[in-house]
Amino acid sequence: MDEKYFAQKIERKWQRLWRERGTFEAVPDEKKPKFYCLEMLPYPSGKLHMGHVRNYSIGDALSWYKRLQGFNVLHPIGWDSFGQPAEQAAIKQGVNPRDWTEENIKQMRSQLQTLGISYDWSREIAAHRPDFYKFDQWFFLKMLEIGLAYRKNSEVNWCPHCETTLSNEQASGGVCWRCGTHVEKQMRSQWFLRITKYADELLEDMSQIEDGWAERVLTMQRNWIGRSKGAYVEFNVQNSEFKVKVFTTRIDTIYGANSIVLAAEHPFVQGNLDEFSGEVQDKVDEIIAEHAKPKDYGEEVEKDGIDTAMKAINPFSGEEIPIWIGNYVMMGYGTGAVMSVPGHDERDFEFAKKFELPIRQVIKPAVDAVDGEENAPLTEAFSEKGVLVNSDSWNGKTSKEAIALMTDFAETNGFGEGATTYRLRDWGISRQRFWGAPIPIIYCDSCGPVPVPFEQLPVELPESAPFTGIGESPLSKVDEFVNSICPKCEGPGRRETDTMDTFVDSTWYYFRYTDPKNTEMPFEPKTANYWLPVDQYIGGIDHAVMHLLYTRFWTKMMRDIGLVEFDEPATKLLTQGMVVAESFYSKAKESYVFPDDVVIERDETGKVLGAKLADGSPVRVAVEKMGKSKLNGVDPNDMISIYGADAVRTFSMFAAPVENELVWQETGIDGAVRFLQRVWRFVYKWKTENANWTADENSADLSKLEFDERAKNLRRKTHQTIQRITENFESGQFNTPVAALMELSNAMYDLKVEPKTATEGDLYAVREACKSLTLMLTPYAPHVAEELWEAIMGNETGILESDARFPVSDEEVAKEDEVEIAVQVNGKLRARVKAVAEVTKDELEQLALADGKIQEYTNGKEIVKIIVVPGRLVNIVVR
RNA sequence: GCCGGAGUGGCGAAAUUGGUAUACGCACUAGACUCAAAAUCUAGCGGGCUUAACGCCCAUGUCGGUUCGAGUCCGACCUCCGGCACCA
Repeated sequence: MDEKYFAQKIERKWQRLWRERGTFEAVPDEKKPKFYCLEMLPYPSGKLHMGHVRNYSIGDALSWYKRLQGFNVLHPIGWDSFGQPAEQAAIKQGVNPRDWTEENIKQMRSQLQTLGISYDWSREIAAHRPDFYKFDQWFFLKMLEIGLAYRKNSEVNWCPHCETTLSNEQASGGVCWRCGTHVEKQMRSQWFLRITKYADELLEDMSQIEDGWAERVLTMQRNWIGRSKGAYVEFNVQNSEFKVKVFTTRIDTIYGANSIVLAAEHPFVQGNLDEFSGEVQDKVDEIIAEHAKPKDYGEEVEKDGIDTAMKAINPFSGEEIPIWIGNYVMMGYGTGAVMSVPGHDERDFEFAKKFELPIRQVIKPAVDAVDGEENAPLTEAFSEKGVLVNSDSWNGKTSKEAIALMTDFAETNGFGEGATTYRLRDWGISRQRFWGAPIPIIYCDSCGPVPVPFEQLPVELPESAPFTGIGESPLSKVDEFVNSICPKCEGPGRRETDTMDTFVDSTWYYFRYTDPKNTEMPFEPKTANYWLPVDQYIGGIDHAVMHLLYTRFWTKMMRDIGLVEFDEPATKLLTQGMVVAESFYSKAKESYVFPDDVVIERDETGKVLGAKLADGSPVRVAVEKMGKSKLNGVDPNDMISIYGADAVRTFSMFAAPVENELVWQETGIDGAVRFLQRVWRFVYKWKTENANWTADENSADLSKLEFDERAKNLRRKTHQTIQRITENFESGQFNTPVAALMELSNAMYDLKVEPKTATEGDLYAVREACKSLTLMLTPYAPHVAEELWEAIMGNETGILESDARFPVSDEEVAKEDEVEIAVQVNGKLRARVKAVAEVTKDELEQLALADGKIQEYTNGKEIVKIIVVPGRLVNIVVR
């Protein structure tokens, strides 16, 4: 052990030793409880950013903690290495995407190793390698077999910037998830995965994970799936054999329907265009054009529509009502047709007002309205449930009863049925890209689309392709790839040139970690069932819907084909907050400026008054996502080489709870460095100045040791700290343990015993504190911890090889023998009294009443009651 | 609009789940050491009042409520963040 803490030196040393010893390689072991700790796999951009550092620091802390608790921990890493940036690099720089990707992986791997994350590198995987994507294709063929994969010509989301189709999830909010461009609609034939088959299960199985997943994630998924229960009702069209089917969640309001409103894209409209007037045809065109236009978020569009002059018959009342076309009815939801009930739906109300259509009240509030109000014209839609009025024989029924009875009635009479609709759509996975897993299909003129036989997998990507950035996917221009033989008739065939959405790779990559070298199967079910489900998954909230929904679906699919035995892939999910930093914008220069060029002005309390440039011009300070253009990005490599990986990791865990946004401030990290140095100096001093330092403490008889007050206090603090930190880790709190460790190290300094003159008791207490502190520090700063461990124990065994365990607190030692009790009068703190820990309630009461200060407040007053909370406080209520 | 989450010092944040609010760290101030600086150590650090040692009052977004006692529970409101959205 050196006198000075030199981070880089010991970090390199332990990273080498861990690698040589295979310290983190995981082997299934039925005798040990398993723990699968997983962080979302990175895209190999070539550069680690602070978000990665935070993500992996959290996972690593938990992995170390669990290892020290005796768990068999699997902590793997891999690369989400298919995707757009590699293809962009090919287009712009003329490099081969494969070489570009491999080079990036190499760089990022070395950066991760510099950070000292305890991965089992022997299980590393990469999505772009044929041994991995072979099984993307394998899964696709399986799903084709059981009807979960299918091809369909339909309107799909198209990102004009990325020039590819997108799934609904990736086009959420009408913009491309990757570049933010407004998506367009395009007719295209593409492959879909039938995720909708699992819609109900995806909702209902949330009960299995609701304890471990953040509520907001489940809410987002629930909203996204968007299940609503209601009924289909068919309206006959007058003088026509057509029927119009509507979906409604409020069949109880059907007597209030004043019209049927159709989407402009509705087949009934499109099929009867010729029969409509020119005016109607123009309106239809206008609405369709308007729908295709990009809309701003939150933008309200004015209701518009037109009467088709056709009539529909209300199957309940027999009433004849007009059929309209309305811009507010969407073809993509329900049936693309609604019954308009202006009295009880806000949108219908607005529509009816605009076109002066009749508004009828058919539901009244369950609690009787004020006299006369029932017949007064509605000034707004009453969209709550209530009691039916103006509805023939249904009058007087509650909405709830009526919904059930009227649905039955419609069913019995053949003009409707109960139904559930979803917002969720099947997952379109075709992408017009080169750098992805080829979809294993061959198109044959006589046999149609034919799946590639399993034995012929993988369908490998060609070495290269012409990357021009224009026209169709580069794959379609590689003749050797495209030209093929039909597996069925052996005639000429053309390969599918679309590749799979890269989200396919990330749906199941972490199953592959359990058996990464398997060439026959994606993984051995037995092995996967040992390690999975994931015990803790850690990643960004941005994947709340896309990745996390897909992977839940995939798990259920794998269960159904017999690969796994559980329903949900991860029992706990932690969504970490973003790492952000202060950015500085100069109005005078109309650009962001480097933090180093900014002078911060403060008052004497340290409050920031403002920021200026050297020339005095003001600078706006904001906390924003890190980015190149904002000049506020922080390079983890720089941080590590300045402060060391341990300090960077400790600070990133200490500065904020993991779910919160983390504001990266370089001054903050100094605190972490100081803390590590303090611990280091303490151990160094004792090790070098106390001759008995590394003697085996087991040879000392604990019962014969004498501890004076100071040593006792230190031991108490040590054991209390163990208690606190264990509780924190168990509840997923990672910032407060660092604070607790700092407190413990402060207590060690407070001992003020010189190593040279220490008694045996002192030495024991100090060694106990040092050992405990070191082991509890391991999850945050494993390199320093290993080095300290070596110094404390006096040998060269690593922490895990030494069979060390996370310290366990001794309750007897942790217990305070004297407690401070707060004494309140009428709930206000008036005094503090000291008492032995075992003090009884009565004694406490007497003690409190005897206090001079308290007597001042109670003199001459009547004591109403006294509340005693053992070990905490006494509250005297006086009048 | 609907759903979810959050508001605590100059800042990041703690608070055993209803029991001494502001732990720990950053920043700041003063002192020690030093020729000096850095580093380190020591002390102070929510606001106001006070006769300044003792002590009092007010403070966890706002206003109410429950309770002996509320940052924590309940009701209403304000603000911010996130998600979804003519979803029928």
